Amino acid sequence: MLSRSEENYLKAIFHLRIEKNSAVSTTELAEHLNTKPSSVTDMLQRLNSNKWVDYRKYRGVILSRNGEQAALKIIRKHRLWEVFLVEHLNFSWDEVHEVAEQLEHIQSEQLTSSLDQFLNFPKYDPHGDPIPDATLQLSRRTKKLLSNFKRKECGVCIGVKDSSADFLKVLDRLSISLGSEIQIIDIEEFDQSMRIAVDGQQKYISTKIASNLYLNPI
Amino acid sequence: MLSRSEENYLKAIFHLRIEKNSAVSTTELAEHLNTKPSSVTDMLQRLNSNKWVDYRKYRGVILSRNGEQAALKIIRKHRLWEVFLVEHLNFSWDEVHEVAEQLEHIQSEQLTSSLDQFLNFPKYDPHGDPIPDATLQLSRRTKKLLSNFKRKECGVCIGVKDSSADFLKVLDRLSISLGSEIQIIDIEEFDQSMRIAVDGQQKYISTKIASNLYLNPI
DNA sequence: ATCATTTTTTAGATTCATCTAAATTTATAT
DNA sequence: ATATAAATTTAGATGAATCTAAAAAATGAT
Ligand SMILES: [Mn+2]
Ligand SMILES: [Mn+2]
Ligand SMILES: [Mn+2]
Ligand SMILES: [Mn+2]
Repeated sequence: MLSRSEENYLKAIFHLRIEKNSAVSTTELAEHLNTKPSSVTDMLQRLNSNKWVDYRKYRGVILSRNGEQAALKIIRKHRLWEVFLVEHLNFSWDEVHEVAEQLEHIQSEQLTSSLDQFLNFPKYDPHGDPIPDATLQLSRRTKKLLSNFKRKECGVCIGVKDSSADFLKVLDRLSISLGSEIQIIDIEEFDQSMRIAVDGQQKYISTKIASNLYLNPI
Repeated sequence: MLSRSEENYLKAIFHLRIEKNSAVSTTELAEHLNTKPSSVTDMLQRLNSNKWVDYRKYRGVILSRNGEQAALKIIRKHRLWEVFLVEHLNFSWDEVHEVAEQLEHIQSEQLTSSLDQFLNFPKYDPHGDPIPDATLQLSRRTKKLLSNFKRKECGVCIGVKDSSADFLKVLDRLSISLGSEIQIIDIEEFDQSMRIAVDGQQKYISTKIASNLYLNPI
């Protein structure tokens, strides 16, 4: 059975791999996990010898089939718990992550599946990220960063790239949440900042904000 | 902050101390925690130096004020989660303990208090054990083992002494659950086995069963 | 192709939680 | 009171997960 630490490594490799699409490097992992490269090397050697990852000295690491399944199970639990916290325990979307980091390690198939049922088999978590179903399949949908939209284009907010509490609170202040309908009114040539309409209300937003918001184009 | 292992020790000392009412011995703890006496000694020395317990070489251990509060927090979480599992996720009372053993270690005041609220501030868990409230107070009620009842006496089932899955399943088969009204019809002199009426239905039960069932006398 | 820089790995140490085996203390039985 | 047994502690070892410092490999710039 995987230790908590091993689970965290697998999850980290999964996430970093998606962003990049090449093997994940020791340093990247170390930064993501707030640890030292030497510790990462150690752990990767262990995970490799237990066949959870495919790791080549100096060349980086990718998940094995088993490792990917394990990572998906953890992500499934993480996101289901986030839904539970928001929908039933009145957490806001910027408060759930830390607790879910703990809850994702609870080992009980029965718990995961009854929670899933209790929540009515949600497909997305409070940040718009897809929840692997019981067979670990992820649903996909077209999403485009707001920063890649052109003037006059329109979309529905369906996710965030940065899901840090800080960024989520900025969105709260702007009354932007999942489901908000956003239209680009104008783009400032100089700095690419945008004037947009959020459910009819006009707002100004920076490029940094725009490049962390996913929309589903209408 | 307490490690998971330290939390388990504190909880074990709390439970064993209640049963006995004298200091808890190294061997008892080792048996309860499925570990070796030498490991227990090690841990007790650490807990002692951090003031969680009062431990005297060869003389056993009791919880300090802090240690007791810490234990109560863990027990509070354990029992709240058990209520959640039974009332909302369709677990039966013999299935909850193992998962609650994991959930009790989740660290989040906010989680504990919103869960408490979500469950409507329950006072007892699915096994009839009292749940410490937000100020860590336990509610008390008079309970007497069925084995100490006399013929013709009556009571309502409010708890179990042995809450192992095996025993709980026996009760299920006898249709005995929390709230069942039980009257002693007859006691066999020879072996103290009993004929009782459970909500009107007559059953025979052994002394072993009778001595693990708590009733609130009517 | 060579050298300097960056990245990664190895070597060796540390802390926690556990173990076994040996030593010590306490309890008990005559 | 002594001796035997039982309980407990100490000593020394191990594995997981981490660290720092040093060595080795890869990168990339001239
Ligand atoms: Mn999260
Ligand atoms: Mn999320
Ligand atoms: Mn329990
Ligand atoms: Mn219980």
